[in-house]
Amino acid sequence: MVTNTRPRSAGAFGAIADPTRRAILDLLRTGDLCAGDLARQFPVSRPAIAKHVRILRSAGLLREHRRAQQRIYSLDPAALGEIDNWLAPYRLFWAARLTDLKQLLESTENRND
Amino acid sequence: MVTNTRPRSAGAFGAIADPTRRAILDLLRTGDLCAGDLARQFPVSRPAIAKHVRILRSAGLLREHRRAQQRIYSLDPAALGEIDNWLAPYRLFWAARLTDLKQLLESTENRND
DNA sequence: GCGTAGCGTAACCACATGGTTACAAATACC
DNA sequence: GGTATTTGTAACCATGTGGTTACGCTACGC
Repeated sequence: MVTNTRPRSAGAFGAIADPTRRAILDLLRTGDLCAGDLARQFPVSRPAIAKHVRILRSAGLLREHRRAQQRIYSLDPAALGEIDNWLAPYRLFWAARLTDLKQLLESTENRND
Repeated sequence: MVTNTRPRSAGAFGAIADPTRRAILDLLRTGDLCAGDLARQFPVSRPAIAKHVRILRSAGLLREHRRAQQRIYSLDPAALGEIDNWLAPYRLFWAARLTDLKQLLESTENRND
């Protein structure tokens, strides 16, 4: 019996379920942004973005630090590891991708040291 | 402007957002199951599972074939590639962080003992 | 000190979502 | 053919979710 204590405070899986939140993460990948600049990238209101940011933060995907009145948000993708881990056994199914990943990691190592 | 045509028919990201649906996929990873056997693994009603299965199927993650009155469900994890692809650039990110962390840890070890 | 810029929160609303029970359809069994 | 088994669908309900507008707080500029 898979007794399923539903966490109801989403976590990473819930956080990336929404396309707007994924777009926020994608944007932040290119550099930090303050709340206003972030919100200006989307066709929805600033409070709506604030709520998404709140969810992303509670999922541990965003860090916030303040500069003057601004709140600067930066990516903290470590929490995506949960998803990556869950995905891992399925990745066996499409083994061809594994070599891609290996190459990716190798090139990263090269770039990084 | 990230103009965000919300698909509202979930897709893989929405499909794996629910813990029950992830558990269904995990179960199916060990072998095919008919609807009844599947439902018996969970503390919710059979129709609830049927709805989850429907969502997983429309996300392309499950295949169904019939045997007598039974519907046998089998995993088709190819659609998880969408998630894997989205995750890829972040994997770079935390690979970079990991080496940063490694360096940090090494220098800390040196300082610390 | 005072106006203004930047931003989160509260209150509210429409609708999606996950669950339930009741029912109907298809297939095996005798 | 009649009955039991297996299963999806319909109808309904409570709650979650993403959006809005209105408001309040904090920090700079002068």
